[in-house]
Amino acid sequence: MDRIEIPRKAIYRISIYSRCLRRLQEKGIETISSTALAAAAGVKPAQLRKDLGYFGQLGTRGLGYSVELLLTTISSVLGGARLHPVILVGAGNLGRALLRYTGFMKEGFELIAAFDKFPESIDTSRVPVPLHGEEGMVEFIEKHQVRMAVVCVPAEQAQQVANTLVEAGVQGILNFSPTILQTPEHVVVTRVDLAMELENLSFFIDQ
Amino acid sequence: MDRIEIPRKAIYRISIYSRCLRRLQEKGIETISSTALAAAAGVKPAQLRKDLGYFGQLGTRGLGYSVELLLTTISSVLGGARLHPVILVGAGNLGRALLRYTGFMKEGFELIAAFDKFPESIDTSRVPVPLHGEEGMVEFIEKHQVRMAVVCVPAEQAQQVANTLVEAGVQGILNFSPTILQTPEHVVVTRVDLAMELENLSFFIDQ
DNA sequence: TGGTGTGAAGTGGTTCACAGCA
DNA sequence: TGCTGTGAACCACTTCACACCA
Repeated sequence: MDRIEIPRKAIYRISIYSRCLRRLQEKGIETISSTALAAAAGVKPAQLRKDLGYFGQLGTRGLGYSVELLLTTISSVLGGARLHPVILVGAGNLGRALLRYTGFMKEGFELIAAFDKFPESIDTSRVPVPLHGEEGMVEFIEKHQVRMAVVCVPAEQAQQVANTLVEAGVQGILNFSPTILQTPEHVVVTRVDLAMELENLSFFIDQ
Repeated sequence: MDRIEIPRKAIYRISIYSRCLRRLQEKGIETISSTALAAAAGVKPAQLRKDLGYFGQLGTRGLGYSVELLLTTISSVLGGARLHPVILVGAGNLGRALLRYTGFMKEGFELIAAFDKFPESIDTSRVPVPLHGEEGMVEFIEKHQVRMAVVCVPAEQAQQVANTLVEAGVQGILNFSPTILQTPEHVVVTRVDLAMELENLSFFIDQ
């Protein structure tokens, strides 16, 4: 299994390259140098070449990379080929916003359902997927082979929800709750904590 | 200026410790060991001690750390003492969600206004701050000495908005647009790209 | 000549392991 | 004895610099 050998940070950057490449392709550009693409992605050229090097030799010396080849290679490696089903748990303010914010599910992911403790009391206008109560969640996950979930429940409930998800077979959690989730080794958790981002930012600005 | 010597990653973790400590304090716990706090925060004990070591010697050997002392030290270092004014630009789906999602502005930050190109056409129900057109933004930033901004405009407009913000004096940008912002050295940009987080996650799950 | 591919050197952050203090 | 504080070893990732090829 060589996928594990590509460092996590590189994968982040490769997602960025992919986005830049798509834009280039729309503009009809067919070939690009590491210098140019690196500038667009906000990284150093050497780093970009190293990152792309994980896929083998894709570029042409003296010329650059084929936008098309790069894109197909990247998306096949990132698994962009098939559509990953994703569910969202917790349809509060933030959760509903994410549901409505279609842009975020663009490439390769399909948000197929949302779950909440009290689905009746929630304003589902402009929410484009079915909203269920949490009772049926496990069954749903198993039936649809859901492997990824977005968690937007309050902090106190996050761990319990995560446990349920993991037990049902979820292997990746995008956690918006301000909590550290304890999960088994094989489950990958990524936190997005808005307050923390701000706090972090504020430390680095001059006053 | 020794603040620059604390690594960015450590600051992230310290925000987490701070949250854990607050919970401990609520429970009336006065003293905690590095092992226990580290477990709560999801890091290794040695790392926690190293992180806290940036502040000098806070703990008591053989005993642990005082929750209270730790909290006050951390919040004074992170600048939690004063309220940082923050503005948000781009009141689309995601932007409005963030505005309504009050929880995210809890400690130390105050979202004082939002700006959008077309403020008239936007549903401002349950949005708790004034929404202005972008014309008055620069003046507003200068007047209120805003140093941090949350950017939720479409990708194509993000760079231009960032330029305006920086020119007006903003030094930290939390960027939700799927773009790499080019900014001067002294401006700190943090990206939150939801699609990318998912993409990243999907790479690390088994199938 | 221009730009990739890559070993080697450098850097930053993490972990270890143990001295030292309550 | 228990737990902090910290130099030193370790590791992962980044950057350099140059060989190599279209």
